[in-house]
Amino acid sequence: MRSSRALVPTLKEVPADAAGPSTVFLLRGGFVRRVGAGIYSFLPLGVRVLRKVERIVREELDRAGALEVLLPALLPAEYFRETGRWDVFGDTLFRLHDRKGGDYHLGPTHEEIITDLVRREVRSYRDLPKNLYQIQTKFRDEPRPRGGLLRCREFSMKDAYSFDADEAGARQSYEAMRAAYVRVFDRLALDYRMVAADSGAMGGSGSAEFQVLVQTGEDVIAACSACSYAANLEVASTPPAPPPAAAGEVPPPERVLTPGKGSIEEVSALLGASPATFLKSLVYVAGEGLVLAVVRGDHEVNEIKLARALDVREVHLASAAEVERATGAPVGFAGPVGFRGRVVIDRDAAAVPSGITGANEVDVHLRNVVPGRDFEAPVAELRSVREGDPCPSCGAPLRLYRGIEAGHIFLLGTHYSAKMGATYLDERGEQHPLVMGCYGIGVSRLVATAVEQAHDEDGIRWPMSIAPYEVHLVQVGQEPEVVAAVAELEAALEAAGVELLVDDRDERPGVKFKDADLIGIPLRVTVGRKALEAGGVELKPRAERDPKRAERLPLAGAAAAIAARVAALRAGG
RNA sequence: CGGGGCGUAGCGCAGCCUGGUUAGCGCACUAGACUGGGGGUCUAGGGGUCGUGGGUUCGAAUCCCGCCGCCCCGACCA
Repeated sequence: MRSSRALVPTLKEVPADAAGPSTVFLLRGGFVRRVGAGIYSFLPLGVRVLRKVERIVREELDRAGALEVLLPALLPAEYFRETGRWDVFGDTLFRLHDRKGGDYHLGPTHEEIITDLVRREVRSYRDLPKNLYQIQTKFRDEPRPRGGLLRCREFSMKDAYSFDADEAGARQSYEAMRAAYVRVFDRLALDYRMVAADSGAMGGSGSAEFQVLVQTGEDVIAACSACSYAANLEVASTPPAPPPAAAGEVPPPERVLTPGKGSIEEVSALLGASPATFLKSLVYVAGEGLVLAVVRGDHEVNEIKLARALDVREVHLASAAEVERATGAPVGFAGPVGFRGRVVIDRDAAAVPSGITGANEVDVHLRNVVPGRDFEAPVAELRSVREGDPCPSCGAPLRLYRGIEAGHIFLLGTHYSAKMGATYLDERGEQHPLVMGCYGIGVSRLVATAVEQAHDEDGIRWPMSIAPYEVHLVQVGQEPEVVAAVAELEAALEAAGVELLVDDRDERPGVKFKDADLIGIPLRVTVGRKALEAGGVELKPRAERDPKRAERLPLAGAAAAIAARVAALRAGG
């Protein structure tokens, strides 16, 4: 493709609302344009990247035995009503009506639709297992679209659904998908972790997220510095801290005045005590009632773990008014001693030999509080892991990273099939619900994710596997011998099957080089009078920052050498 | 949903507080000249319902009210 005929509208300046490197460079590089909040158009360059991601996903799913289908994006309400998700999805669902007033929505995910397809077409164990996937546009009215392409209201997603006769089969399907996902993410040249995740209210028995490690990620993941343990912070675990040295005989609790000092930081400064000796007490709304959750002063409550410990769906912090009603004191002075209501305590907090905590009285704290002696509470793991906490499987320090969830694999069990009557007959003619799994990859999100991970201050550095073109042939100058050399190279490279963008615009060299760096095609070949006089053309990988370190290739053998380099990079070199 | 902010040329912004010629600047765009290996210089141009509806006023981009859209932080997020 020649730039003179292409549509690659690069920008010097960035739209003010662009957040994060992926949005900035995809907009500036002419890959995408914003149409509305969380809604983007893909321009020719962006489409090429998107298609390459799709191709890799297709190849690996096909290799794993999955079958591609295409389900509609426009859906009648009846399917989601059948599983109750018409209500559960709430405002996240884009709803619309047809001319007759019927309820419709745009598909945010397709479990119901695929389950309906399979319950009609699959009757016998002989038809199993099946794994069906599609690459489809999904619609979710996100409460807050953000991060450009990272969280959109319309986005492209690959979703696959497996159907098996039993748990063991489903587990096999799940493992096959896990392996396929590893291949996909490896081919995309992403730095990622497969992490244990919260399986949430879906009731699944297995779940893993593919988290791409980037600074701007929305999720926090904990990964072991030594072994392969990795988990979303929501579920990451660590063994109980070793109990501190015994404090000997602890005197009875003592009231201390802490006027106006409600935070751990303030009170620890006032009393000259370490935050680790505090019993931080937070009032949560859990289901119907209020619960006091106690963690060490230097720890943070993990709401997912708390909800699990209490066996409720979710918890949230109580309002200031609720706190005051529950404790009789303003926020900052809650404590487990004398608290009228349910209390739970984290393992590490329960091991504090002599703690400081709120007295449920304004401007008063208690010291010398001994869990178990001065109050009783069930002990559970309630806190989030911190950087450096020991790994639950090997004990080495955990490291914390930010990540973007780009893939999720999930064993669903019979959640949908049972509700929707998707059953098969076994060898003995008995009817059983199909055992399902679902597997998503955020295709358009991956485009942005790759940029988040592969860029420098000048622009994108695409990996060869998803670069919009493989070689950027930059013509410098309009001299006849330059034009001829470019044409010759172009023909030879295209004949060799190299995907080529030829910058033949009548622009100054600086403009072309800046654009080339911005667009980020992995290899740049410069043809100009200077280079020709010096005996050939220049080859420079995008990753090489110093233009002086470009390689000189004699024009005669240049095409073959460049094609060989492309082949090496395609192979992951 | 709570808090904060922004809507002025394709993009980035100034002007608004303190109302008053023809609404400016940079980039981009068009034409020409020079220039020619890291976003060059000069000259001449084109391009605006100042988000929208109402109000105040002799007069509104500017003041007031409503609405819409968008961004950021938080809540939420199969």
